[in-house]
Amino acid sequence: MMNQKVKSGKKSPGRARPTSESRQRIIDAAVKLFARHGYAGTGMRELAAEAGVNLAMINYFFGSKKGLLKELLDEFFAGYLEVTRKQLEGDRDALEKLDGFIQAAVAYFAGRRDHLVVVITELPHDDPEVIDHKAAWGRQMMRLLGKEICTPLSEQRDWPVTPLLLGPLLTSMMASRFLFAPISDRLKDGAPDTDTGDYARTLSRIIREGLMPR
Amino acid sequence: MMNQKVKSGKKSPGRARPTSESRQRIIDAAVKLFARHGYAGTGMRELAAEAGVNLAMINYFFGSKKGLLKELLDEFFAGYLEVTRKQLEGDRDALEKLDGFIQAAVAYFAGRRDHLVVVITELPHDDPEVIDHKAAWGRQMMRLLGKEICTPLSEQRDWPVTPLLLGPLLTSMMASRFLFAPISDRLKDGAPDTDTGDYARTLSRIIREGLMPR
DNA sequence: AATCCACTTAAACAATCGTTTGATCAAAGC
DNA sequence: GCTTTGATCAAACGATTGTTTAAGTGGATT
Repeated sequence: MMNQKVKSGKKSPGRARPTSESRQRIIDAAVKLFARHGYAGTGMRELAAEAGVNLAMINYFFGSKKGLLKELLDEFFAGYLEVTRKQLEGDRDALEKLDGFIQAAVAYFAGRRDHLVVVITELPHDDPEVIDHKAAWGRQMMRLLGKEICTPLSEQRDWPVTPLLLGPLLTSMMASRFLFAPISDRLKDGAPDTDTGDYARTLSRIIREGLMPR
Repeated sequence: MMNQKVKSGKKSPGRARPTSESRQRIIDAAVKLFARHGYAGTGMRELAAEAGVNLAMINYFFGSKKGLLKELLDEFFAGYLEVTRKQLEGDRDALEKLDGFIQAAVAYFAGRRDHLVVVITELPHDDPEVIDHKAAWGRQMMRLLGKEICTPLSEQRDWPVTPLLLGPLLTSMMASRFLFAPISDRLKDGAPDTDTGDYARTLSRIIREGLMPR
C-alpha cells in the first residue's frame, strides 16, 4: 500500500479555486491503465492508487466508471475532429488537404498514444451507453471527409471512394503503428523509433502513389 | 434464468468419443461475447449461459479464462499465418503475391469477423501471459513479409518499406472495415454491404496505385 | 460385474467489483 | 461568527468475479 495522500504542496496558495488537480490526475491514470489492461480490465482501486487519489473521488468527479470512459472518448474525438477540420476546411487542393490531414493527425495520435489505444480498443464494443458517442463523432468525420476529399477527388478519377471506406481506412492506417507498438517493440531489438514525421510522410506517399515504383 | 440444460439429442449414438460438442460451443460463445463486450468485460457465467453449458466446463476444458483467450488468439493467428504462407511462398511476382495475400486475408477476416475483433482489441494490452503469443506470431509474419515482399520490392524502388511498417499497416487496413462495423452500420441507413471481394480489390488498387488518378 | 474414463453438475470458495454513505476539512460568502 | 460549498477521507454496501470441490452421470473397457 502506497501512501495515497495527496501532497498539496504545489497548489498555489493565493488562488481561489484551482479546480482540483485530482480530476486531471484521475484522467491521466485512466488513460494509462485503460491502454494497458483495457477499460473493463482496470479496477477502480488500482486506478485510484495510480492517480494517488481516494477511491471515492472517481465517482465524485465522473459519476461512474463509464462516465470516466465517456469523458476520455469525447476528449479524444473532439481533438481529432478539430485537427481534421483545421486541415480539411479551406480552398486548397484536395490532395494537399489530405497530406496536411495525415501529417496533423499522425502528430495528434503520436502525442496521445495511450489515448488512441483506449479509443481503438473500445471502438468495436457495443455498449449502448457509449456507442452513440462514437456514432455521433463518426458522422461528423464522414461528412467532412466526404465534402472536402471524396467529392472533389471523384471528379478527377474513374472510380469513386466513399467516406465510409476512407474514414476507417485512414484512421486505421495512421493508428496501426501505435496499436502494434507493444508487439513491435518486442520484435525490433533496441532499434530506435523512426521519426513520427517520417511515418506521416511515408503514409502520405503510399496513399498518393501506392507501393509501386513510378 | 434460462434453462442451460444441454439437449444431447444431436449426439451421434454410434460414435465412440465425439470429443464433446460443449468445447466448441464454449469457443463459439466466447468469440461472440468477447467481440461485443471485450474479454475482461465478459463474465464466465454469462459465457456459460450463452454456450448452454455448465459454468465449470470452461475451466475443465481450458484451465482458466485466460487459457480460453489464448486458444482463441492462437487459432486465429495460425489460420492467418497459413493463409499468408500459401499466398506469399512460391516464385510469382512480388506484386502478384501481394494482391493474392490481400484477397485471401480479407476473405479470411470476413469469415471470422468476431474472431478478428477479439484479436485486434486485445492486441495492445500488455498481459505478460499473452503478449509472447502475439510476439511469436508477429515474428513469423514479419519474416514472411520481409523475404517475399519487402526485399524483392526494394530492388525495383527508390525507397525502402520494412516489414515492421508493412505488416501492421496491411493488417490494419484490411481489418478497418470490420473494426468500425458497429459504427458504420449506424451511419449508413440500411444500405447493403458492398461485396467483400470488392473491398479486397479496392484495397489492392490503393496499395498498388494509391488514391491518385493515373 | 467391476473398473475406468471423459464429461457434467450444483454448490461453495475467497476475492474483488463498482458504488454509496456520512463524517471531516479548509476556504468563500454573507 | 455562522453557513455554505467543493473536496477528501475511511468504511462499508451488496453484487459479482474466476476458480475449486466433491459428487454423479453413462458408456466403454477389462
